[in-house]
Amino acid sequence: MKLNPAQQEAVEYVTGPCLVLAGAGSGKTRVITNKIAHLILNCGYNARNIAAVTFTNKAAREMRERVNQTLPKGKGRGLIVSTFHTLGLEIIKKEIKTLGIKSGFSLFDDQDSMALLKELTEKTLQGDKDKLRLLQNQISNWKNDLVLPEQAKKHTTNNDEVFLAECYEKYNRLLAAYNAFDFDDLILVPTLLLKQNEQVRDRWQQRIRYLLVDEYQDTNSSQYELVKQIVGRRGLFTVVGDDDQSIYSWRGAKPQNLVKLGEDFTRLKLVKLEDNYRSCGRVLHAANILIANNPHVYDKKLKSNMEYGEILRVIVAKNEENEAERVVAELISHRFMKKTSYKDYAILYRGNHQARVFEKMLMTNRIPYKISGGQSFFARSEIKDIMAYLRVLVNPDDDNAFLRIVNVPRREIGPATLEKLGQYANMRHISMFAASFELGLEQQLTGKRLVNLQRFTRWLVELDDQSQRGEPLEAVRDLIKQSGYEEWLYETSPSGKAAEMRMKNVSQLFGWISGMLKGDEAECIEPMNLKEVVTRLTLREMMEQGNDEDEADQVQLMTLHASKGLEFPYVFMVGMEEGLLPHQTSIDEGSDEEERRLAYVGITRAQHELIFTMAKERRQFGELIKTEPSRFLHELPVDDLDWEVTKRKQSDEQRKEKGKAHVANLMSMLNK
DNA sequence: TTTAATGTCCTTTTT
DNA sequence: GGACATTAAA
Repeated sequence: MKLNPAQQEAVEYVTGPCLVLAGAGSGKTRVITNKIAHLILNCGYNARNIAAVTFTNKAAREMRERVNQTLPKGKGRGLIVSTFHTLGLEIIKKEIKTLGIKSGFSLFDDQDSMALLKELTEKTLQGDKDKLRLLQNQISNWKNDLVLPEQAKKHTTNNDEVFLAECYEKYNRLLAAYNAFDFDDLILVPTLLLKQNEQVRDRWQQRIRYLLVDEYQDTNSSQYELVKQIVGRRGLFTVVGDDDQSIYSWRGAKPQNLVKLGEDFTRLKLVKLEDNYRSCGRVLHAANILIANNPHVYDKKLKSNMEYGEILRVIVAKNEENEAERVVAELISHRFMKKTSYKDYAILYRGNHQARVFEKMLMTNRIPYKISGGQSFFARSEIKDIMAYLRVLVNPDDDNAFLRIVNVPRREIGPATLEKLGQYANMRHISMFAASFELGLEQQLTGKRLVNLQRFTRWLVELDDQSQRGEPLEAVRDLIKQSGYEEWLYETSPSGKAAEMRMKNVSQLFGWISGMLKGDEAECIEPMNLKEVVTRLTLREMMEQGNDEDEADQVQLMTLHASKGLEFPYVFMVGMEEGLLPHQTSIDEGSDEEERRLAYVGITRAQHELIFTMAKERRQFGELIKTEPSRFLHELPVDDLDWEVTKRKQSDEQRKEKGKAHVANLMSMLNK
């Protein structure tokens, strides 16, 4: 397919800063990939001097794939396609000497950093969840705004702020002591480095001569600053964004960066993409009407290139279970009649917890499904355990990881022993691991306790030796085997089945590690060392390696946030209720604009048909709550909606039975 | 020191 | 209703 004039214009303007305002489904990824190809094939750029940056790993992966399709083989070698965070990680790794950091640092995810904060505020906040979240949020905001602890302390106006700033300072010091970074550091540290160190800045400006940024409306202040540092005065870059799809302001994204760009780069070229190639007219009409309720900086209206399409249905179910039942029944009969595949359907919801009911219903109907977005895999305790082992192996100073696994499985190293060890380590200003080898420790710990502890740390040293000797894979295998983790799982899990599942997860993790250590020549994936593997896994990159179910025929379940950038022929938007879709917290705060954009994102995912569902009552922490239809449903054009409301309870029951019979009937037909 | 029972929070959204 | 933590008992 040829590019339309606007897309063509966006691709061919390469002599200065360029902002592409790309509505949903207007082919922005096409513009980016074609522009990369244009730069390489027609403008004399070397691929290794171009970087394309996205926000999610999924998007980065997809973009790389599409670039490889567009480009002749081998021409894409050296091209950087990554997330902001991975780019930051690359910069840190390359500049590790300049930064004066030991190699093999740990990466703390949200849970790790929360655990750290909990620890250092034990006496003051005593585990107050609300306050802890506030603190974590504030620290994250500071980091996103490039504010260091010293500056944060200077600008305090009251005691609360002083407290927060002090925690921030302590938190950072603790991170440094563990030789660790958190996610925000991956942007903050490189940005400050580039800003302050001219040599480093030159080096990276030489390396990255043309920068492309996807989903620009999602950048926060430090990310924007990183962009500015990289493009420098040359200002050769393209950013693509859509203020109507800004749904991440809660994590510091500043859609105003779109406006700021015009102020900072006066030569900025603006290209609007308004032709939509994804959705039918009715879907776009609904989306346009809905989003018109929000204020706008740039006016933009999506135009469809397809027929008007089916009416948008609203299914009002009795409760959550019934909602899931109706969706699944609808899906089965629709698939049967239209001869479609499971993967053509997506179920989109506001919060991850909503997935559960649908998962159950799909499972009982033997429908293949895939839940994406939910970081459930890396949140599993067995995975966190193994990851902690690996982190200690790679960075023994990581006391947090050390504490997690020192007694998992049981090694008779109890709290009392660890307390003594911790005190000693603190006194000597060394890590607990290092402290376990010190002679002076013998005064604190008696025979058996010391033996148990040292047996463990010596074992770790052995494994590290093995890994250093060039047998990292064997070391990891031995680690899992010799720790007795599998046996421990079977002892402690509620059932043998559960233990089996958990061990399967461990094996899968091991499989990924093995793949990453070896690399993959066909896929142009370089072999990594163990340190790198561990940091990459914490960034949850390359997870999908080895289980290429890209083409698997599965119904897609995900949050509205996770659906951004994707498209599906048939979409169910479930839980369209006040308090859920405009989320209660946003109602309380009196601003529903971002929630409306979220609804807009969901609607514009649909290509052919879109069905909204809601439950009239919903269980919320054990209590039944009556619900109201989402305000967004009322904002949609009446003529395009078809409400299916069950009026009487009786008919509702009948409908349910009928639905069940229908499903059974269809299933038997399918099985023939 | 480990297990079982009771109690408490909770539900945004993600790198 | 369910994950997770703290408490009570063995």
